[in-house]
This record gives sequence, structure tokens and C-alpha cells, in this order.
Amino acid sequence: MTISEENYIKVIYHLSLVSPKGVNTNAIAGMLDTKASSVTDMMKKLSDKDLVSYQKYQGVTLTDKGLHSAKMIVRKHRLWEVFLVDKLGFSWDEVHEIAEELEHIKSEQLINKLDAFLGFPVADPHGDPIPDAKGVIKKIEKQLLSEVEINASFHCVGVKDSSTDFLKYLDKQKIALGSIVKVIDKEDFDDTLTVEIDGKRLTISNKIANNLYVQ
Amino acid sequence: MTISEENYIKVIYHLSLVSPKGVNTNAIAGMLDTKASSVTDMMKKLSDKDLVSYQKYQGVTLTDKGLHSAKMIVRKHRLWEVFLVDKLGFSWDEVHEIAEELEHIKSEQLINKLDAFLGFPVADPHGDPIPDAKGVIKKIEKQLLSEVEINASFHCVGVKDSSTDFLKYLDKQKIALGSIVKVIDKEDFDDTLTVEIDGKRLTISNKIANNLYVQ
DNA sequence: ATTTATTTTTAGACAAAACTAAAAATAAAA
DNA sequence: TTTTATTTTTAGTTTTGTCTAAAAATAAAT
Repeated sequence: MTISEENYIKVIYHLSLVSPKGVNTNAIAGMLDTKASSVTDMMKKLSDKDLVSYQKYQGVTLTDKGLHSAKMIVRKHRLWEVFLVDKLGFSWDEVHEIAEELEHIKSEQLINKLDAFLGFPVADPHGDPIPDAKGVIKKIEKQLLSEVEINASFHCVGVKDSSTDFLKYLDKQKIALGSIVKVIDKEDFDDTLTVEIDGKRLTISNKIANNLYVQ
Repeated sequence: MTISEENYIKVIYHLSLVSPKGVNTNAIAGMLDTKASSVTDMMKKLSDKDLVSYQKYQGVTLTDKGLHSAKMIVRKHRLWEVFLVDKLGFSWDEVHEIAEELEHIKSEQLINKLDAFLGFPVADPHGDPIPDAKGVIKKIEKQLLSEVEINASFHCVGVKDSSTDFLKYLDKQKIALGSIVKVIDKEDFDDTLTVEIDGKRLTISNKIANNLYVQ
């Protein structure tokens, strides 16, 4: 599998989670910053390799083989992110790009040894689950902070949006995975929340609350 | 710089150490397992990018820019090898191939953080020196075991040949970097050595002694 | 149920990095 | 110093992954 093929498989995997009936050409092109015609070409190749099932104009889905490949790529990406943050001291907004490269390193032995070295983590620095060596993904129970009842306490377990801007905002507000969040009040008009995070009172917009997972 | 370009630069660097006046096309082709014509094509490209100085039929040398790039690739390769052995528990005969991939990961910040994480090692698992962030290579004093006086003690600091076969032989004989080697006797006829390694008496062919560095 | 708009696919072209086969330059040998 | 052998380069293809522009299929709107 080439790097390009792996990138397509990965993108189809992520899009499948939202549209499991079939991923359309334009969506893939958008994610990969390429043209629809290039996607069509690649779908033929991936179909020949039995990684996707594809019929003209009908969108694509991953085959079992494709799904497994996708999970292994995601596994590598997320394990490398853990390594970068936990061992090398990168911050969580810096690791995605580097992991995009590292995820294409081939050795299976490498990734399993890395997994062990990191202590078999179940989630990456953004709270996303890490598939195990067999591709099994342990589901992480979580709710959006925007959908949680008032006056209860949770801890922060992940982010939905992992853009640099959002992560830097969280850093600025000293919100990290593991932080204790208590919802004090919710404004009816615009759903702005008043919360207490690690003891500190804070006002949070609905957009923020809608991108923060708690448990 | 593409992966292919980096591989050419690296090979030219290694060949330059042996033939500093200019590296010939066929030698490069041999190392990269490609054809001379492909090498010629690439030399033009690298020359346009001011990474090598190249004139038809006269061989190539690295420019300052090319030399620096080469050292950075070697730096990455060797630091990743240290990581694989020291942190992930690979044996020294398993790491070359994986490091061949890892050496092409782009981030400079990554490699400097990795360097710090590993404690700024000066040599890789085979005893080869690791260029620092500026490209400076600390020369490691060493002699071949085959060229050393009798009845003196040394410690093993590196291998000249790092092929799997040789490394596995060393493992079998329990010879590792750091082992204490004392030359007891040398056979005049075929230069076979009788040595004591970490206290154990051993007979070693000239070929072996000729690929083991001591200090 | 047509027409219009959007999406997707085809067809043909291009750049990168490789190849083969033939030509040219250099080196070695007679 | 010619001749022969070797090395290197050129010229022309191939493959991979991309592109543009045009055609075809599907979806949306009148």
C-alpha cells in the first residue's frame, strides 16, 4: 500500500463514521484537497485491490480488508500522538501533522512495541480511542458538555474539534483532559454555560461546550 | 526534498567518505539498486537544486547545502536507531530497515526533542557517530581489533560491517558494545586471534577482528 | 415531467522517478 | 596510438498520482 492509498483509506474510514451507507467522491476530494476525478481514479485502484467496494455514482464503502487497514493506520496515528505528547513533550495542538507522516511507517512490530512502551493507552491526546493490535476499538463513554445536566460534575475526556485554534483556547483556559468540570448554570437565550473547571469559575459559549466531551 | 532525493543525497554522502574527490554514477546506482541512467537524471535535478556539484562524466560531490542535508538525514537515522534499541527493545540487527523509513520524517523539532529524550547520544547502536543539531560529528577514537597490539585490553565501541549476519554472530558470542576485549595471542599464519571477551576465552577469525572496532 | 443544477466519470495530458536500448565519452589494453 | 572495454549519458517509454475539460449520470427544481 502506498502512502497515497493509505491516505484515501483513512479518509474513507473517517467519513464512513458519519455516512456509513457510502461515502461520496466530492467529500473524499474535499478532505484530501484533491479533485473528484483523482478520487474516481483511486477508487478503481482500491477496488481492484479489494480495499473498497465501489460502483459508479453510488459512493464507496470499505471492505473488511479496507476497514482493517484503516484501523491500523488510525492506530499508528494515535499511538504516535501519544508518544509525541507523553514522551517528547509536544503539546496536543502540535502533534497531528507529525503523526500524519509517522502513521505511514510500515513495521507492525514497531507499532506493537511502541504500544507496549506507551503502556497500551486507550486514547490519544485528544481523547480519541486507539484501536488495539486486532483492530478492536474500546468505546469511550462520553457526552458533549453542551448536552449535560446542570449541577453535576464530570471530567473532561476528549475534544470533538481538534483544530489548533480550539486546542489553544483550551490551553489558555487551563482546560485539559482530566480536568473536573461542573456546570453551574445555563443561559436560556444562547446556551452559554457558567462552569467551574478545576475549581475556577468560567463562562463558556455553546460552540465551546459543543466541542468538549465529558464523562 | 522528496524521499528519493534524500536517499540519493545520503548515499552520495556515504560514498564521499571513501572517495572524496567525486562519487561515480555506477557506485550510486549500485547502492540504491537502480540503473546508472536513473542516477544521471537525478544528478541533474540535485544539481539544479544546488545539493550536488555535478559535471558530466566527472562524478559528483555534495555542496555545502547537500552535505548539511546529508548529515541531518544521518542524524535522524541514527537517533531513531537509538530509540528503537534503547526504548523499544529492538536488537541491533533489526533497526536499520525501520530507521530507513523514519529518517524521512520531516519535523526538525521532532528530531531535536527525540535527541533530548534519548539523552543526546553520541553514537548509534552500531557505534557510528550521531551528528548534532548543527551537523557537527564528534569523532570517536577507535581501532580495528585486527590492528591492535597483543596483551592489551580494550572495549568494544563499534562495528564496521553492520550486516545482520555479523551482528547475529556477535550476539551468539555475547559480544556487545561495551564488552571488554583482551587480545591474548595472534596466529601468524592466518591472523586468527585468541581473545578474552568479558572474561571468556574465544578464537576469532581475522575477518571478524577486521570488522570490530575497539578503543 | 421536463428542465436545470450538481455530482461523478471519462478522456487526454503532465510531472516524478524509474526503466531499456542506443550513443557518446572516458579509461584500459594491445 | 589505435583498438577494445567500460562507464556514463541521451532518447524514448512506463507507472503512479495528479490535473483540466468535456461528457454522462444523478438529484433538485420548476
